[in-house]
Amino acid sequence: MVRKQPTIADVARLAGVSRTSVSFALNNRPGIAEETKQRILAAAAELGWKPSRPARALSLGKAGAFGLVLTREPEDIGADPFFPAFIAGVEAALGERGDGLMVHVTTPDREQAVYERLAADRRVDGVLLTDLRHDDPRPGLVRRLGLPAVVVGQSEWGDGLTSVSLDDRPAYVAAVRRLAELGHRRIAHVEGPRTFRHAHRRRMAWEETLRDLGLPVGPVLPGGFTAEGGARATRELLGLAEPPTAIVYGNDLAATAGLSVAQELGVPVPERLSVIGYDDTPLTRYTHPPLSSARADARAWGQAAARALDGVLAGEEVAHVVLPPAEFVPRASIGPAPRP
Amino acid sequence: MVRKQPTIADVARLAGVSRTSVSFALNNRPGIAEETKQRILAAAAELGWKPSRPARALSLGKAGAFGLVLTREPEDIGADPFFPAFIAGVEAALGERGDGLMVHVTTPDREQAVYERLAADRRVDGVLLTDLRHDDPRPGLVRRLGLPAVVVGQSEWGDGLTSVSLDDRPAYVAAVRRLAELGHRRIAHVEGPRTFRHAHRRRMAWEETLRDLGLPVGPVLPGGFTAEGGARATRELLGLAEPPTAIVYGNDLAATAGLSVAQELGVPVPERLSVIGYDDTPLTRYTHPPLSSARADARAWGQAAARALDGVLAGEEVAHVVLPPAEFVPRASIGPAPRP
DNA sequence: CCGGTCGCCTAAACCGGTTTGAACGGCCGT
DNA sequence: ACGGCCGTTCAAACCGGTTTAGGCGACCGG
Repeated sequence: MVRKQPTIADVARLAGVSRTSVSFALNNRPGIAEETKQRILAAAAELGWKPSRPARALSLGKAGAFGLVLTREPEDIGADPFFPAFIAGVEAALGERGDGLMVHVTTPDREQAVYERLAADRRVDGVLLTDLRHDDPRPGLVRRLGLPAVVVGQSEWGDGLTSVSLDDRPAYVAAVRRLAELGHRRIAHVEGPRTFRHAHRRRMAWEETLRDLGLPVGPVLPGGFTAEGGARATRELLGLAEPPTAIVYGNDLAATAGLSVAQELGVPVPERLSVIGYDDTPLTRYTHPPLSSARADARAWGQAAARALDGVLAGEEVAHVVLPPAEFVPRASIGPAPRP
Repeated sequence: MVRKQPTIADVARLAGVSRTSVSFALNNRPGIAEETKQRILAAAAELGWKPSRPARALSLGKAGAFGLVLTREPEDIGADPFFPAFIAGVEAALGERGDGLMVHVTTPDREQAVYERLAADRRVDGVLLTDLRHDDPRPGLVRRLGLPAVVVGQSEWGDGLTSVSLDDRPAYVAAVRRLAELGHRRIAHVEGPRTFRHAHRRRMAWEETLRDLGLPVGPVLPGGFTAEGGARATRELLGLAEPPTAIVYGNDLAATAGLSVAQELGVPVPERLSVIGYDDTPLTRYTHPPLSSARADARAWGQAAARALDGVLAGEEVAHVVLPPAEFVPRASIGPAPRP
């Protein structure tokens, strides 16, 4: 069943050299005659030999893998297209070198233990920190644990850790400005979980833009980045004496649910209500009407994060990496403000 | 930055014993006096020592990790709530023992190379095979590679590999039967990618149930498990001279898009069209109208799959594992067939 | 009193790589 | 002819665990 892989000794024997030479040839280091090197590589190819990662890891003191811990509830992660694309990006950066990614899904109460184990296990060389929260214990934790890390988010979140950021605010600013242009004056926000820094950031972008425009800061309701939260918040907003004429949601999931609630209540979109989401999920183009949203390149984010962590591990002083910001994607879910 | 972890030698020194004893104490094997054992464990705790996984892996010849390769396009995976929940389940089974999961996201053309590397690397002890296709090369490949594996899907897909299955057909059978009860006679299907075995299986469940009921086997269109495909198929179906009065989709994403198209075309749901999805995504309860769907416990599936792979690795003759089937979840998107 | 058994513990080998230090032979210049 | 240097190669040590084989003293039965 489990076929025995050849070892470096087998290759050495076949090529008629020492294990040292095989190692040198493989990692092409100087001091091996070209002819010998070819013979060794041929032998390795013939046996189908590739070095054992655990052995290599032990010897080098490097695991050759990064860790990613997802602390959301599984059903919330499921609806979020961010992680698969992000992971694909990480993979793209790591795969070239044959390195890998260990993914852990956990709950908030066990989060710390997971990082501690990751550090003690020495199975990963570093971790990528996503979804930073206010007073997030993780920057301090990884520092205490001596676990190299990169923060996926704004630099000020990381307590001195290198960060890889992709600004989501410009998309919100553009969205709110566009709504203002269209004549909206009562623009509400359905925010994500307060604990998340990016959710707070999105809210602030909305709020500040309204201030800049001299518009009233409309009502804010929690949506929790979930369909249920988005639906509930929308119901509440539309039940107000003076309901908003536009709602900016923290993500597409909440916005899509909001869209349905509006329809259910007989509020036509965009005639009486404009709706904007965030994430540009595959569904947005196919809701009714198509949902305005914001697009960020999660794959590029993952790739950049992995590269940054590489740099940190190489001991370089890695500057904070800033990626092109998220882009507002207007669609038919927004329109001119209704006449009073 | 990277703090040096203590090694077994440090613990041995502090406890005043040999490394052997430390190892024995930790893996609580007989032959260590209780008092000594406690002293060793205390020393280990004091130093915060946990064995290095790479060292352990090398020594034991076991990596202590499983591999999961996702071969879908990232944007397709993103919309699928299956994987996060599945991974959470795997994690639940593995976490107890401190084992981990290596996740790789790849494209079909590189898939084989990824498995080959996984096998050659010896960084995982086995793999979980999901999304099996017709003539899937992977069962043969892992066998050839000597890579232990478990198939997540029906047993007949695995070419003799142990499988962990969760039958999705009962949900389709129940859905179609319910539609028939409601008077529908023209029931269409928007299927997933033909290459996927589970997509084919769903289609067959729909088809066979119609036959059993003596109903005409309605039109089938490809939906590709995507929003775009679902929208296009729906548009086409509703444009037929005799459009179906009900559509059963391969998944929720396609169904949700279909729902929107129907509305856009002025076809009221469920009055003139009943719609059913699959997956029970968080959004289904909050579409307009709420989408009938089918629920499968992906988390339990992941947990069972990990346990089964454990068994295979332990050399047990693991029987095929059969989980409770998916359940039809009726919601307001279905209703009585319209009168002619 | 002696050989055997048992409980407890350890030295040394091993897993499969990488790396250090030194050996070896050929070639050079003097 | 000799010393030094270079290019090539390898033996041995090392990474941090686990495991085997055996040592040692206490206890036991005959």
